[in-house]
Amino acid sequence: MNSSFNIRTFLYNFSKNCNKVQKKTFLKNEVITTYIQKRNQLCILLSGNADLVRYDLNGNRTIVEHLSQNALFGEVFYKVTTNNELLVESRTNCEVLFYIYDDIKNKCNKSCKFHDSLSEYLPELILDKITALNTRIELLTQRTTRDKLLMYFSLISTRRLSKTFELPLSLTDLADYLNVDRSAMMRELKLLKEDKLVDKIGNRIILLYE
Amino acid sequence: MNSSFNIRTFLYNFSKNCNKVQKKTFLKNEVITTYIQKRNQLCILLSGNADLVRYDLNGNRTIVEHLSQNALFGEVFYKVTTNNELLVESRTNCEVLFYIYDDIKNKCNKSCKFHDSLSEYLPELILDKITALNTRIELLTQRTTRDKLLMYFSLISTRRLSKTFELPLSLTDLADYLNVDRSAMMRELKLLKEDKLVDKIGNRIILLYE
DNA sequence: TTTTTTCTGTTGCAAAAGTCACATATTATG
DNA sequence: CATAATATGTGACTTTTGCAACAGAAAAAA
Repeated sequence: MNSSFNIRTFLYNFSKNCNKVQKKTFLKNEVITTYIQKRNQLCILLSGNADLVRYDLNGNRTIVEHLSQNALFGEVFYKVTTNNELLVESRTNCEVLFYIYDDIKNKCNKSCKFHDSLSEYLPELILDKITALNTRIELLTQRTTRDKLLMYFSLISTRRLSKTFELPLSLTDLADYLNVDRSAMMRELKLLKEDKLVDKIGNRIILLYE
Repeated sequence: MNSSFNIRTFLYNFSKNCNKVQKKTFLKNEVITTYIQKRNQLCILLSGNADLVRYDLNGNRTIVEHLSQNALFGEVFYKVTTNNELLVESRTNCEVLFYIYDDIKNKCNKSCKFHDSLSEYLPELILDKITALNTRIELLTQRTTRDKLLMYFSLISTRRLSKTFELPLSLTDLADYLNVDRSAMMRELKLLKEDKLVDKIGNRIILLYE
């Protein structure tokens, strides 16, 4: 990931030159931001992992999006239409850049290197984001829990170039991510093992088909 | 929607000046494009309505995204990872601009008005797209068919500023869009009527709550 | 280290959703 | 206009999923 490393470095260095941008750091399991209508915040995750999480009125938790290095988030991307709470929570230590979206159009001054490098890299970052959202939709539109699990495993497997890999999420979080009941997911996982399609040793998944 | 009208007009007029862009028109129910890995096509729907549709190996159809005026689509936004077929199908007559994404960075010439107006409007169009995708995810992460229906109705109702509105989709398409079985959805719709939460007269939905 | 908290794995039962099959209505099309 | 094709509406039945509850394992905190 050379290019993504560069993006981080550029934005990180140049953010010091721009007085409209704030950099903050977070420890594991902190609230990075809460989505607020009309504020129009745009954030970049410079390092670490975080989740965009929704809590509905019944207390159900959904992991709307899993965010990793260079991911974009903030309410610029999300019209808050319901009463649900939307939070971004850090999963590891994180570095985050914050600012308000209007600033992108109205540059802070003519020669702000931060804004220059941002406009250079934003298209790339945004395409990555859209691709991630489409992948998420493809996962969610699988009809059954079994299909969701198989597709999720297949995605990770492709990403790691291996039929064997560690799960990057706890099983509880995975259920929230796939939008299924945890115990129903556990049951389906057991059936997948019984059908010899998947094996699971501790945190490690082994795909047995093909 | 003044600004969206302007976007269309600008892109439409300037597209004639740029030899890297193709404009095509389609009748109702034609295939506008098929997603092909690595081609990196980017398309803009100048007018009309279309659906991005996925057919899986079992023949299940999913409406991945509903596209209306100024919507962006094409495989730039979508890493084709599975064997599923992805098609964009016109629902009404459509005008569409096509080109290959590399062209955006490598302008066709220094003073191409099309590329100028595209880079001006692209951020806005892209934010709209991301918002649409997030809305879709919010719909899909509703736990039950009833919740999906209520949320869908509420979205349309907000958009139309009215508790009464015509369904913009056939019920068959709506089921594919909400990713539920059609007859199960019909059953839930009947229950919603019985519970006096929603009424339905022909194609017209009336929200009865609040 | 001990205690507390969270995560994993499992069950029986209830509720929801999918399947199939068919009748009727509506819309296209020759 | 007649006919074909597609969409809507419904019911009986099966499968899948969600819920609640609990025990043991693992991880975090004291």
